[in-house]
Amino acid sequence: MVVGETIDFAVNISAVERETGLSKDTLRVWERRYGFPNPTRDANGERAYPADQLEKLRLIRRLMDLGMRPGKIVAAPLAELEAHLGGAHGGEGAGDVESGPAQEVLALIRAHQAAELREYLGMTLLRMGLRPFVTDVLAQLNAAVGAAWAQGRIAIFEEHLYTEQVQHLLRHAIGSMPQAAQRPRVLLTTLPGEEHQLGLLMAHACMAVEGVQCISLGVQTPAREIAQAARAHGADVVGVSFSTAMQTNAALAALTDLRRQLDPDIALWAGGNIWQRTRRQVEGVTMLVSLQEISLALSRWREQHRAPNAIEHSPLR
Amino acid sequence: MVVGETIDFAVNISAVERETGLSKDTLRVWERRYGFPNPTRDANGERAYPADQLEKLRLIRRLMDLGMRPGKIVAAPLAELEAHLGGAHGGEGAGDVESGPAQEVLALIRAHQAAELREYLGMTLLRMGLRPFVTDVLAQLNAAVGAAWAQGRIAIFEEHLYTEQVQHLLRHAIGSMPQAAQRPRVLLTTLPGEEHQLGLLMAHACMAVEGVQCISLGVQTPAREIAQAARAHGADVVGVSFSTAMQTNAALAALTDLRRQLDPDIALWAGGNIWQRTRRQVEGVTMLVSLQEISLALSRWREQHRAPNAIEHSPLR
DNA sequence: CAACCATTTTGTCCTAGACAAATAAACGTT
DNA sequence: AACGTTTATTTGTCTAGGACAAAATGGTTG
Repeated sequence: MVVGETIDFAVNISAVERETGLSKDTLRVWERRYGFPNPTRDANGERAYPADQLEKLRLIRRLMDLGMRPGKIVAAPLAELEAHLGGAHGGEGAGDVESGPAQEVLALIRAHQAAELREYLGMTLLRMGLRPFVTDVLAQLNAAVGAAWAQGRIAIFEEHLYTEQVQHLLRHAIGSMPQAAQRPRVLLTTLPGEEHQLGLLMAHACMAVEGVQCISLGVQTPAREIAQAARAHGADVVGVSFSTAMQTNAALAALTDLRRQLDPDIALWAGGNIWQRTRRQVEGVTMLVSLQEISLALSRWREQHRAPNAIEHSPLR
Repeated sequence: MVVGETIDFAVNISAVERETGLSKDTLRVWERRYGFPNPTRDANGERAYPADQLEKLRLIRRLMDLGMRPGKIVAAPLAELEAHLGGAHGGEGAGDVESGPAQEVLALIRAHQAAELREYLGMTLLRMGLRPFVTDVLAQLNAAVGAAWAQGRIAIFEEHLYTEQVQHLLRHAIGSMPQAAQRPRVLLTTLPGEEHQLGLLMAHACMAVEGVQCISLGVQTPAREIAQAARAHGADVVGVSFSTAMQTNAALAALTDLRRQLDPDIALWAGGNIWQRTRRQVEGVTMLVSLQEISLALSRWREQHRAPNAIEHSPLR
């Protein structure tokens, strides 16, 4: 209320890349092809993107994450895009995401009740049990919070607060479980460029309740390091997670590269609802769109690795 | 062992960017200026980097993190670079960081004993108590692990494993403490570009044991959002942490910006051993080089805010 | 309805020059 | 000898418009 009011600050291209996740090359080629963005130039002749264009780019990015194509939306007027977003929750499976817990949690977030939010989440976790809490409640909450953020109904710092509380809760829950000894042994991490931890923690929780030995390396491990780590830890499976913040192309390229470097007998599972956006597959990679698929993939793996082991062992005894 | 033996695979420029963290522009300009890297070209005329050049680039990157400059090392032969690395542990302040716990922990890390590492750390924490564990043991361990990584004595994935275990431990400890109700109320986060969480968690732990109300927003909160969050949560102090991975200038610029946007009556504390590198100060920002200084800063704050409160209250009763 | 082929869309890569910010070196002052 | 200021060098990022391969779309045929 005092000073320092932000009056239409213009930012350079690398800031836009950082904020929107659109590469510099893409931003330049859109300007050439569609006439948008249309940045002014600073004293040095370099692009300076005004705040409103950055905002529109964020919106475009959000719509592309929902499956729209640049040619249709980049040149379109702002009002049209906002209309798209309003009716964007696709006709089918969406339903009413902001029902029950989501509504309550969003209210707590908006009221900045950190302690109460944590308590509410913790109680729900205890009541439901870890697995349904993660696969049903958290999955739905994340979608609701993400949507609310994209539509500007909650601020970034409010989203951060939510994420932080959930992280604390999940880590606490995971840490309280005894270290499992069953196979498979799974190495969890994300590839460079993917800095979101939440998906990883949720996968960790889902696997831990199934008695899987999980080893997490946190975020942004280079492909070669993952391959080395998998060898060093004798992992059966490597699990990497992707958030919607990541570009689909970049994710696929990174996955292909990782698959090439990884020992062929180690399975590679890639999770995240990023795969809703494309039908493309990478050979030798199991793509898991939802958390439920984790237990399917697990039982499939155990099925495949049960028989050979039994055969190997019994005749030798 | 079947097929796909990795025989000198050549990778494209975006893979090199992903693996080394060197931007495409930088890779191209090095080629022009120093003659290295010197990638072959594929059928399409695009750069294809052989495995050995990628390896040398990784080494160069490590040396640059130790403070060397591209002009001196990019064109140098491989043998010379490896020699640099051997004698890189600076002559003075180093001392014997690898004593006691550090030695033991490094051994566990190198042996990939995740469970044992966690147990060892957990036991040490219980034996010493949270505060000395964080301010003494962890601080020393971080330095030792950082040094070992820079010298190539442990791999990136091993460093990741260590960080992950410590994070789990700290979050568990913090989550187990009752929510304090005392002043000050502190908002903790990092600024964009600083993605390391560990320093933040250590500060959180140190403050929590002193009965401070801590609210953490996780990493990379934009300055404007921090200012909003501080207002929304009625914070008395904003704490941001910086790791040595961050450029000193970028850190100072970001801090100045944050101070400008923050309400003047909210204190701003900036922690991290990054401040060892410079003597420059930012007006209105308290710089904390070590974790010990946190309790000093706290008692100073409480001292300053005790008297006015007491005076205000007593005459009215 | 599925599988194929042609067409359009789209992201990434290319070259080579330019410049400002960061850093080191040189110099003068206390 | 330690510190502050100016000058020189180093270094990363930006720009332009062209090119092309891979992906998605639309149409046609079995």
